[in-house]
Amino acid sequence: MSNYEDNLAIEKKWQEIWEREQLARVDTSDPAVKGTYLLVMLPYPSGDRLHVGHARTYFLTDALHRFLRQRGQNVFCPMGWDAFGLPAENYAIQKGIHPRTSTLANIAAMKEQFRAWGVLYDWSKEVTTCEPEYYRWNQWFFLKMLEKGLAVRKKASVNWCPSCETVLANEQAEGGTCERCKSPVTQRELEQWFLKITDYADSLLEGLDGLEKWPEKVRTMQRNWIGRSVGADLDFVVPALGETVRVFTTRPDTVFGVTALILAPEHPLVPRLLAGHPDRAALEAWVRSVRSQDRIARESETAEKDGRFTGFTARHPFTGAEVPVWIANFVIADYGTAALMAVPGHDTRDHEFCTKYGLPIVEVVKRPASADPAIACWTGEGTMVNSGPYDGVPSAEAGEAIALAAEEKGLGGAKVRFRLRDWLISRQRYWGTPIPMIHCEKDGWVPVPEKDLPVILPPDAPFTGKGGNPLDKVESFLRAACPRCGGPGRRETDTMDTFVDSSWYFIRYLDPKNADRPFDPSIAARWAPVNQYIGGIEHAILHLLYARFFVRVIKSLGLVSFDEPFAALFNQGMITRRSPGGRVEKMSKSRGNAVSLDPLIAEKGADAVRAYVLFLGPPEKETEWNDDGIAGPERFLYRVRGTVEGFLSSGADPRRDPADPAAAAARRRHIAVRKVTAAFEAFSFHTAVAHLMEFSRHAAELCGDPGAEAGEKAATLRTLVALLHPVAPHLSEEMHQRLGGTRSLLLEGWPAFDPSLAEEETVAFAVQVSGKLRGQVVLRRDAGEEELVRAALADETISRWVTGKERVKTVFVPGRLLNLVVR
RNA sequence: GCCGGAGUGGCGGAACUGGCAGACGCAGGGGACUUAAAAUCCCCAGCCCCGCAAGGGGAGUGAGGGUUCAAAUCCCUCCUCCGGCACCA
Repeated sequence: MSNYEDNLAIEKKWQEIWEREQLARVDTSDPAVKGTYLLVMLPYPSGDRLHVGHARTYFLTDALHRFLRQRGQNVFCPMGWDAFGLPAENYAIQKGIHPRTSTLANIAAMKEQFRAWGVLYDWSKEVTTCEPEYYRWNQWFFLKMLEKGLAVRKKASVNWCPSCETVLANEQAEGGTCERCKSPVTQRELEQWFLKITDYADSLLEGLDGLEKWPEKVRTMQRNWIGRSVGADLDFVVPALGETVRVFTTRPDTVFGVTALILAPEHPLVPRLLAGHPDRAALEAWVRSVRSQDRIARESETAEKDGRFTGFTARHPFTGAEVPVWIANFVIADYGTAALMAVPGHDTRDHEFCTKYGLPIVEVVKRPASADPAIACWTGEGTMVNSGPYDGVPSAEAGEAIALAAEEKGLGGAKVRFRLRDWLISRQRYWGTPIPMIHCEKDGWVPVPEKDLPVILPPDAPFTGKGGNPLDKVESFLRAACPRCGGPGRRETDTMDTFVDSSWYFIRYLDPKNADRPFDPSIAARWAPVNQYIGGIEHAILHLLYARFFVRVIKSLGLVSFDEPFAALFNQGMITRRSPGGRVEKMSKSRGNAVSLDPLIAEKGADAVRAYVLFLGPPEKETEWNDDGIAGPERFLYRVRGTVEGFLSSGADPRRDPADPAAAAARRRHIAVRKVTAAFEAFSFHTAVAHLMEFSRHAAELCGDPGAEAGEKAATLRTLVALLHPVAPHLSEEMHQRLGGTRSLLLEGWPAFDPSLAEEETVAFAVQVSGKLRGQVVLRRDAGEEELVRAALADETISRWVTGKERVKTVFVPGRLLNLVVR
């Protein structure tokens, strides 16, 4: 009846029809057209073949896309390419192939894959971020941020590989060694461009409360990442230098317990503190060694606390006592003020440090009587002691009073600080958006005028992997006249972090060819924000946070009127599979457990693979791939096809309507529509497939029954193929056509159901005796309590549990259950 | 350590708002078709006990306790696994 070649021919046929008829195309520029914006995270065009672990997002999104279209919604679902990035550049270094060449080839290959999967996008809105038409607007946004003081240049410590002579992203320096050459990573101070995302810290935090259609998990992760802390700034004067060291503390109440002041090795005062020290050379060497340590290793909680006394003391802002000034490795340079007050009595880290170096420990918060006296360092609240005027006051109250007192003395005051750091966008890389700045000896950093955008990435650059950024060696790019004075200038060769590209691409999709502006605000007003965003949890923090920041900036430029880019977010779970080692792990090429997609599709067809991937399990959870499991969905699709073909070969008219709209078989049909619809609405694709399988069994049985009514048979099959479309689009279209359909199912409308018919007429009521199931009684759905009790007692297997006992209570749940409680 | 999430048959998983645990599949067993196999179709099937059988009974959703007529679902304590963050003053 059917074979794989035939399946593939059918799939190819419909892929061509969808493409030719441009069924996914939306005219976003037409003010009369409205709809739903469905977005899937744009992929990086990698050279590796995609495996089934990757495909889940796209199948999921496509099923939803088709479902919404069938329900009559005008869905905008675009696709594009996150085309800049390190892998292409590394490939150029290894193979000598230009990043642009490999990237464009990868894009073409992936596009071909998407086509073969039968996923539907509005390709007329395609965006490729490595094209000047796109990245010129990255540059434009950068200039706007510069004007607003949101793009700034400042020093930062970065991961540096001395062998590759390049900076590394944190994830490329994991474990303290370079991902590529395995040599130890050091830290370097470099002048870098930053975007001041911290200016929006409060807004980004508060905005999370309104994102009710985001997973709670992601919102929590972002909250922790932003890390708002309420406390106080306090000033300690170092009299010998005439300088003030400001510290931030979340526990101003413990200020009377301070026994040391500790600075990060990066603290600006450190050079002066060490300048006159008798052991200066050794101390400076120590500071250098700490600073060059890998940040991840240094900031790990398990790292040994290491410090040095500077020989200086600072004056306590409240007691006036002399407090020793130390430098220590565990004080983080870019959090707070890079300095802290050590309260060893009430902070475990300070306790560890002060114990190690023999510094005094003072108790200033009396723990409540209920607290465990064995705990050496009480970090909770309590009553103040040894704190002068604050003795006897509850610690929380004392904290506020002390912050206020500090403010009155001009020595600090209440303060809110964030863990969130500014976004470092400079990359010493070729394959990215050039930062549109020119350095002039006379005028310093001067922005490239808007009219001169885009600053084009020069096509030829030497990819040696040595000597840092290839752009540094492209003379024609480097040399540029200062836009201000016309004198000789040197172009910035750093390029932008690729997260810039993905921070606003979803708005560009709406108006991708606009040459005058990043997008037309009136189009954005109609279509943005995105109604439903789908992607991996791995982007829970950075990408989503940066995009939320960008949209706030874009709003401040008056181009959009909303704050949040993504109204609803869905994160699909990973697909796992047993590795050669026997462990169940995330599917990936490097773990050796990937199932490649293209051969599987070539063998089973895209529909079967789609149906199986959707059937695997709840889409938001991780789920295990089983190589044999695909047989189930395959048989299911085969059965659907066989049933339709069998029906047609009998010569029956597929367009007929049922003779009896309320017949038992019609009820089965209405029930199926109700269940499948509800499952799709709930993103429960796996149960939708399960319901479809059940319905297909019913359809096969009905059509195989010569006595069954032909109109109902036809209606059942028409319904089945329509409901099947989001799961198996090719087969459903083909069957729909053979059943007399004249246009795509995408245009035909979703089957309706009559609620009054979408229930079985009779119900098998569960009958319990004292909570234990003792039997079932089949009655009408709307049977009452008395009727059910009578029927239950008439049933011998049930009644023998009741006779001779006293009935103390009867619980009746309409349409479901009866519980006779006896004693 | 902190913050999320999860633990249900041999396996993936289902179960509305507390109301018949195991839907739908995989793997398994039996049968039909076939010279045979594959494919396909039909039937059986979570576990333990009693019974030749029809059938009957029991325990059971990570462990222990609780609330309730009724708990996978709610509450308490604990264990395990996965993900994220991790010296943030």
